[in-house]
Amino acid sequence: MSRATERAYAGIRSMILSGELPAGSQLGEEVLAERCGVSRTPVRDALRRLESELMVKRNEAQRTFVADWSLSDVADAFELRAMLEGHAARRAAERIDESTLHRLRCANQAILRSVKDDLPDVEGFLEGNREFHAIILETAQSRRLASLLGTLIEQPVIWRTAHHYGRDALRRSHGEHEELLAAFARHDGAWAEAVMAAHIRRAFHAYADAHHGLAAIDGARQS
Amino acid sequence: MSRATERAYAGIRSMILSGELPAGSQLGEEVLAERCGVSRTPVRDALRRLESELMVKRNEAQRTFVADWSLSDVADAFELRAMLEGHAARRAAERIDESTLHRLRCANQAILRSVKDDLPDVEGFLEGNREFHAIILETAQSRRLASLLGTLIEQPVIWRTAHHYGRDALRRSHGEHEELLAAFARHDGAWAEAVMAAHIRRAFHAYADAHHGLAAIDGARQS
DNA sequence: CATCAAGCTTATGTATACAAATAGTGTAGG
DNA sequence: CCTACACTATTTGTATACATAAGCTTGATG
Repeated sequence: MSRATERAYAGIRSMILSGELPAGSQLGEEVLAERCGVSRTPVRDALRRLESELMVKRNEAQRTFVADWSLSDVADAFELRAMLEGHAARRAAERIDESTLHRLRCANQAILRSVKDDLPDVEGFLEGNREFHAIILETAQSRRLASLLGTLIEQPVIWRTAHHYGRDALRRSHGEHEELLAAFARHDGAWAEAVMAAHIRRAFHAYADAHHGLAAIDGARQS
Repeated sequence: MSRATERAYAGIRSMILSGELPAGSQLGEEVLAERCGVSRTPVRDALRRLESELMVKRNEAQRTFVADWSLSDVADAFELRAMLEGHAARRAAERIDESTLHRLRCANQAILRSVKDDLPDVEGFLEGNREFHAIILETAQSRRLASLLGTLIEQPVIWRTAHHYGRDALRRSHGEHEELLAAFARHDGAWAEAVMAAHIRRAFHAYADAHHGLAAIDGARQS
């Protein structure tokens, strides 16, 4: 993505994430263009992308608004991500070679370094985690799968979950990655898929606990 | 989508499908704009959409080209579609009510009318089929799932498969829909998911047989 | 007083001109 | 003759002006 479009995308995105643009508020192209210091053209491109990522939604008259994320929406996203990343893990386990396995081990060791202190380095964890999952997706060798997952894992609400993890939860995440590595080393696709699905479902419940309390979860699961 | 953008999208799409723009050929915005009778702006929008649908691809320098569909790409798309539509069928079975069930039965009866003659009405079959699957997706009640599947089922290469079906294959497709209806009537999500996955995997093999002959299939499955 | 319509305001869609970047080509130097 | 560099031509990115459509306000009429 080119300079102005990137700037508009990052700007709008951060305005949404920081709460500066609250859920449901209308996004006028002109206003956003001025606030981002670019013209409407790159703003339109950025909004198209944010729309495909479901960060914003459009009404029937083509007006755009900040999307509101109910718990069931988040549950939805995690459920799909568990299915698709599980599938990716299966394909990766069936295709992985020694050098890729080594890269994954290195990535997970970097994660371990981020969480071994009493005060964990959450940003470092996120970066390592992102790389770990990216390597798996790349190894799965499916452009379409990568394309579909791309719109899901870019959801900030999903990644920011880690900020609410405790040190133990971060270490458990590292441990689950170790189990994934074992499945990869044995080229056991079914094992890898199951571990990955469990890994992501655990992440959802960590999110739900942190954001909505235990009471709300069962309600969302039924909806 | 508005008038000019729609026109550009439909125009480029049909040029690709008809073979007028062969796989791998470069798509200059200016040329397309002239051929579609619109300016570059809506052409750019259309290309963005076609890119997200993987109908065209961009190189590192932002040049766009008609995507080339290898058999393994198609296998990929069908595999993901089997997984996601299977999931949709499961969710639909758990949520469906009587009136929606009735709508599905009507849609499948329309399909039956299209295929009961010796010379089947393929366009009518396609329309009924599209409606049948759309109702299921709607009943699954997951905006994200609908969004993900949207980019897959719009793939023309997938739908045009039916043009190569014989009368028997079209009737078998109708029969598989009937089995899905039985699973829906009993709210058996696992059954519905299995039937849908089988339904779509059969469709892939019908495609592969028609386009590449039996010999090529095993090769693609391994890649 | 309510309701509908007309025009006015605001937002998005489209076209076009210009800027920036990239690939292709030709020439000069080794 | 091959390579490397520079220039040109082509293509995409960005800004802006104008067109169109949707919503809102205001005023007139039943």
